[in-house]
Amino acid sequence: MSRFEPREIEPKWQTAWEAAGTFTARRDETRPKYYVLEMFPYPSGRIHMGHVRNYTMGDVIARYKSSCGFSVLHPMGWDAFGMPAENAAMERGGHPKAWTYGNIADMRAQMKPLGLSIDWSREFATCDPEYYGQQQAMFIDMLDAGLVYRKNAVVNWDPVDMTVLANEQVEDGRGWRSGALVERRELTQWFFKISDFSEELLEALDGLDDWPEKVKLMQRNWIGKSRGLQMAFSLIDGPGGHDRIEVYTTRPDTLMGASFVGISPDHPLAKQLETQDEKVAAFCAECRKGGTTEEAIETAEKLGYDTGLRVRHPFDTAWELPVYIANFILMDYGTGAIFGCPAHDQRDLDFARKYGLPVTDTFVALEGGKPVENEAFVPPKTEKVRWVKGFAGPEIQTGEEAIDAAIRFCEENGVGHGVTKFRLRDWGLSRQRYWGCPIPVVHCEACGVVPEKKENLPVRLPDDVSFDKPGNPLDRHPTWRDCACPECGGKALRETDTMDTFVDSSWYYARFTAPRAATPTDAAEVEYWMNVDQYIGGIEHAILHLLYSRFFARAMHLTGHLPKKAIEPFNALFTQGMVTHEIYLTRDENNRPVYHLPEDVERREDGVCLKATGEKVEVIPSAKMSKSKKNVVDPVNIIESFGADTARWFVLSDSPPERDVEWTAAGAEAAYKHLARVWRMANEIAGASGEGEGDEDLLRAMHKAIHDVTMGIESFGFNTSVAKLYAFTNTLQKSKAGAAARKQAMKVMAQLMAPMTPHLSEEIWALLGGEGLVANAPWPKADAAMLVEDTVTLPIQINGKRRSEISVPKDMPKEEVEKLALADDAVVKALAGGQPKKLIVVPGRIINVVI
RNA sequence: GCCCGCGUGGUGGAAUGGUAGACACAGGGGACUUAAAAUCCCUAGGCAUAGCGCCGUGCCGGUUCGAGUCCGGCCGCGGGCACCA
Repeated sequence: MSRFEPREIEPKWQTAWEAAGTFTARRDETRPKYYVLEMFPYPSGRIHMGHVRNYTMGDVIARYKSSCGFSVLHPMGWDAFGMPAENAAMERGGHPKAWTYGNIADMRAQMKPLGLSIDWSREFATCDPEYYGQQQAMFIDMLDAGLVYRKNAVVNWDPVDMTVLANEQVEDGRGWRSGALVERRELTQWFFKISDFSEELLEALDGLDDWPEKVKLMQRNWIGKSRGLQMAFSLIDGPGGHDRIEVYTTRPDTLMGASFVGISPDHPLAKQLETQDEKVAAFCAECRKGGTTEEAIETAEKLGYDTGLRVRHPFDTAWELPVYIANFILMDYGTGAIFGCPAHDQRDLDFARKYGLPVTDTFVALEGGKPVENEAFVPPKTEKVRWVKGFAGPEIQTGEEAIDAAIRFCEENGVGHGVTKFRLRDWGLSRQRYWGCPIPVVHCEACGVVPEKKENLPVRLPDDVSFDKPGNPLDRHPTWRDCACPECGGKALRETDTMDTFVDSSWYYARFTAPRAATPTDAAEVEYWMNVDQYIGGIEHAILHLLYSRFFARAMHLTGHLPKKAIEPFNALFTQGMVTHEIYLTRDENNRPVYHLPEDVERREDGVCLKATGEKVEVIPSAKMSKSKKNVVDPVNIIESFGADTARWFVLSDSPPERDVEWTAAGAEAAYKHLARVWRMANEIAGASGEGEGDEDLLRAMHKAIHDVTMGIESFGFNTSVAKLYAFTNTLQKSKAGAAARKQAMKVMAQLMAPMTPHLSEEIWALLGGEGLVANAPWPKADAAMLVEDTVTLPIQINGKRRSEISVPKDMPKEEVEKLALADDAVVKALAGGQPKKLIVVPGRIINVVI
């Protein structure tokens, strides 16, 4: 018998699949379709274990569904625009295009040996002009449909490099290259009107039954529907025609506890004061320092500036409140102005204590209610509390009831009106960068902003650009901007903003259904293939990518590019965990960590050492694989030494798919050993002959395995499927059954393993004389009659603790079971002649005797 | 700071509210071998132990005949926070 040689069998079967066109997706109206999609990768140049895990999971589903008779679409492409290509060009010279396409070629070459059942004929990259040209066509349609507009918005501005920075490029409030303090600056930007769909995107979440609850919850909170009161405080002696401040509050019930009014530094009133008062200007400038992220704003020290202006309380004209400019109030949300009620909001309380403002309780706990000191009293809105400064509704009511009553009261008395607001902001898609999809509009002095004619698409990126200076190369290109106005034919300039890469990834799933179509989509193809039946990707995309895709599908429907049924493009979503690894480090003379690759390290009896020098290394618990920590395992090395099936088997085993999996060398070796064992077993069984004992038992185990493995795959419990396959292997190995039964069992084993270890399975299938390719064989069905056990073992608990067990026929009536249980030695002893207080018999499960 | 998850032996993990630790890794013991590798078999949560037993799913409390699972509070770790993809 020869050895298990993945290096020989894997390329052999990959060639066979390719020759047979096994994975080419075919639109076959006579069969049900199944569309499996994994989030496509950014072409960094190297695949990593996270990719292997992600794509293997999708591959298991794709191969399994194919065996179940579905016409499967399982495509692959590249999310190819983005900053890293420009960074590479800046750091190492070269061109983003060459870098990106080079990386794609490298990664494709690394992925192919995995033996994924991908229809490579549909491959595309988002930086292909054929793709982004169609995206530009849709942009124009959406512009016509009123789904796109321009407005001012803030960006991170690096005042030294004179360029816009991504949030990632801001470190501790400073530009990553210049080190300059970043400022928030306003620019005119393009926006998608996603906020028009706030209600719709929120409500439609309820229909996404096969999405994880946590993702739906995150999206709900992100959209952030709230009902509140919009009202005005009248301003005393306001400057420049400002006679009122509109505020929005979700807690109008606390209006009697108000102690100040706060406005955003970007509020029109603040801007007015800025022009009149140097101190205000200095304060507002201070507020604009730092990055634009919500995190930066929320964690910054809360600062306020007393404008000296006063407003009147709407219920008492003698009651005046100070007006502060505060750095934590966002102009984007609500009206850009609030009233602060320190007793019931921690941030307002901190602010009030800092600036010596009054703290007035409006409600207290029903029992033991104490006045607020340094901790705001913020009970759940569903909890009943006692109002000590209420103005609407009964003295004792919940926050919810009080809010409703307050809104009603205010409306009746002409103080504001109830409004519904959403946290979701419009999607700013402008990027002041080169390596992205050009926004296909031109700026004409006569006609203004005009969309490019569709026949002139794609608006291509110019190749002759340089990255020696910061900023957008499109801006400083000598000729690219020059064009003729599509309307008047006069001289015009192209828009130099490109699109956010989230636009690229918001419709690629639709393009895969007809990747070469001359229009963005093909009606017949999207009708057949949409929706994506199973989408798989990282939890880090739970909000933005998935929400944008849901919006984009709706926008594509409104512009005629997708059918109504596809407005929720992903029927089922699965979010997989990361691949992690231990981190190895030594210390340099300054005690700074020096990281080491796993392959440079070995385990010895006395600990973990460097292979080269024997120096001891510190081992830090597993973390996400990252280049900087050097805790990376290159899939290419694993495939070369153990084969793709081993890598696939390992990433599926042990950890549940939604959780992180820790890569260990020992685990990979164990996976290889197991596959080699299965291979040897298949060879032995292929040569076996004659009768044996226990055929029935083996076939029962086989049907159990079919049932369990199938359930595992159906429920994304690949690790439990793998465990069942281990168990079935153990059973088969120990079985003394006859050759025919063992051959049958082994063939089923090959089929059950085929989605996970397709190459080995083909080899075994062929060895045992299976017909055709196992990839084309129908999925085995478990015989229900073979799954039924005749007797069951019932544990007996006494007061909830397991003390004994009895074996009874499966269908024994409850009364009989009770009698047997009461006759059990342990029970008799525990009862000591007395009667049980309670006797619980759960048929087929458990008996509990309460004494 | 805000939103969302996760936490079970030495390790990865299993477990429709019903026998906690399936399956595997590392470990221990044995078989085979001149020897090693490979392979095969046995063992294995902790404490105590001849045995009976007691404790145990991050911590504290609750619901239940029964809680890893449900509820409340804490601690720790991870993801997201709108220009990383």
